[in-house]
Amino acid sequence: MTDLLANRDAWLMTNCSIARTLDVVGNRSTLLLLREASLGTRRFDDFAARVGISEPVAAARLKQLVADGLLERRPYQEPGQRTRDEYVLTDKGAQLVPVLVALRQWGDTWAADPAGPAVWLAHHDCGAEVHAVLRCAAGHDVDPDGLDVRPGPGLIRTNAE
Amino acid sequence: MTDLLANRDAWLMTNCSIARTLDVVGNRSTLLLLREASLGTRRFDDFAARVGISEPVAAARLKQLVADGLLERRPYQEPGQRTRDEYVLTDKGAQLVPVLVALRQWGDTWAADPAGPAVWLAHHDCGAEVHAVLRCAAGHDVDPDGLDVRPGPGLIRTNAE
DNA sequence: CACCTGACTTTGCTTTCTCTAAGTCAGCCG
DNA sequence: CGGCTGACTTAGAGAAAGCAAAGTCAGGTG
Repeated sequence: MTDLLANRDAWLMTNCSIARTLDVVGNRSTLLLLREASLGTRRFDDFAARVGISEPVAAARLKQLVADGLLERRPYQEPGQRTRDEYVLTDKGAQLVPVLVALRQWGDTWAADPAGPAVWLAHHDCGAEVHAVLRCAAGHDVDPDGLDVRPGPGLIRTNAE
Repeated sequence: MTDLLANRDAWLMTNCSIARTLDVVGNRSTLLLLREASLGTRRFDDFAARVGISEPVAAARLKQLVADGLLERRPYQEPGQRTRDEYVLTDKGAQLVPVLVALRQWGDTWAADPAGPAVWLAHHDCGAEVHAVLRCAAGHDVDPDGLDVRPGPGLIRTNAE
């Protein structure tokens, strides 16, 4: 990260996309519920139990996730069972999977049990391990310190020079 | 995400790397402080002001981030100024940048101001826009729904069959 | 048609987070 | 050597998030 830092005082980050994303998924239980949804959990009780949160919290978070459009609630029926509702990831929710993968790989590296991580992610088509990586539009791999911050159209500047 | 779902009830996710990561950075202010650190902010007051949190909170979170090894606190001196401490990302902290990039790009897509995002990230070497993408060890690009979950060495199974 | 189960909701309480306002402390500046 | 500034800390209070325990409700089973 280089350059433009001198002007950062003149910027108001009221339109920061990270902050806006965190307004939606910025707490532990929400992200863990999305983890479960991405792993295929669909039923209310399973969400609560697997995430390790109480039912009232699970109900509130799931409701919010549906309201935000990350999960869709839809009826389903197992053979011989009555109809129920299940929660499934929408496309909008699925696009948070890279966040989950990046969180997982940081934990694998820096916070895993000595025995190793509990699970790992394989590419469905070829079986190789999957990682979140940074890549530029020109196709280069990018290091975390190889990023430049550039002002975008939604940037609000203060009236300071 | 396919397969192995039938057995998920038999797994205890006590060693989930996502949960462990969220134990460290699982709240809004911590992630926003890391955003600032990754953008080059170094001084206490700037962190508090740019993230939009109060000084007591900034002090507590920064202290924790140093304790967790994501930031390093070290003395520095600007010419004609007295010595001070600055906070800079460690390697451990920098490895969370993909998480921040992934959060940013989700916000750019789903929660940006109509005018567009406030900033965008360019590859320092070539200027092209940078994204977080999923890629497998064999070099394939992976879709969010092209992931398989596989049990790892640290997985704890219950004694249920 | 009484019962059971899955899926929540309600209640009451505790913990955590965050804020404002004020206080502290250490160095260079004059 | 007194004041100013940057960098925090302390104190007090309100809001938000979480938990446990109990209650509700609807549909399928017997």
